[in-house]
Amino acid sequence: MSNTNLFTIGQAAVQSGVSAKMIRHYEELGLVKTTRTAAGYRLYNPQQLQQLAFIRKARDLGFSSHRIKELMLLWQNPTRPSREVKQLASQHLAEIAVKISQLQQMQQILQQLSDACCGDETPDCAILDALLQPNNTAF
Amino acid sequence: MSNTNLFTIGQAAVQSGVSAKMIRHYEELGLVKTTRTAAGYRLYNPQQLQQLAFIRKARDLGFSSHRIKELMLLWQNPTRPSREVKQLASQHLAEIAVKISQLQQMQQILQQLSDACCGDETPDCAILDALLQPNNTAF
DNA sequence: CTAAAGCTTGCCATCATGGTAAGGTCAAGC
DNA sequence: GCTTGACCTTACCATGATGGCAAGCTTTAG
Repeated sequence: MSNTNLFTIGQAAVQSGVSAKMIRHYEELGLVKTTRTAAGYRLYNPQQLQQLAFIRKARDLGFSSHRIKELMLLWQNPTRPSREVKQLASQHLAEIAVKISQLQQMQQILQQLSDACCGDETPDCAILDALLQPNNTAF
Repeated sequence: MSNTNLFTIGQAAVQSGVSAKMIRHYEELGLVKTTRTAAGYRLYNPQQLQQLAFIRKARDLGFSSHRIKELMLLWQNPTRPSREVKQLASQHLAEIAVKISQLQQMQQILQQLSDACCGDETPDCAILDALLQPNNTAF
């Protein structure tokens, strides 16, 4: 336990930037395995810490747990074609682009409505008016 | 029941564009009340249909159920200051802006990595390399 | 009258994340 | 050696928006 190369889940959490809660969650999803002490405590070696850090970075890029798992499998596979990694990235990039444009749509419409609302003490409001319009075509 | 002004939940769903499931959900959250037949079937009058359509449009603009509820309260309040409506919109716009910029951050970084990955049959991959870098500062 | 379509409630699932509770373990100090 | 506090374990609940399914009741069309 005083092995300087093995860390408890709390230490691993600090080092990797992934909460202990999420480490257990990723383990359940099959992303990171771990060894246990006789008492059942999880222990992480440097390689597993690296896996956690990998997860952390992929998560920061918005990858889903599922895609992170696929990325890790490719990473572990020395004969991977980088084409497959790039393809995962492309799929994720496509999803990001969709989300961004949906948000920009909302932003644009709502900004227009907000600009048209005088925002004073009177009850007249262009925003509410728009939400009441029976035009189905979503603005 | 054949009253042309009253609609069952299925009909209300079609007319408002909100699924029956979600109509019940919004009812549970206190957004839309309804009358019931003796047998317990929900019935919607034109005013309630309008509320559902309102919800639908607000949802399309990305408002959370909670904010939609606030919007509806303001709508129902004839002495509302439009300032309050505009404020809700502004808060939502701010959240949208945050989400957009987070996504753009991810997009930018990931696009760079993707561009740097040759994406061929060799295992070398700039994306995996980046996920393995021990730099904490998130790219 | 019967069958189909539609309604009811309740429970489960997603996805990422956090909280809490009840209980076991380990390390440090007396 | 025993107590205490910090840390670990599992299991369950919650979020928010949405869908699915199942068992059972109602209405409607034929």
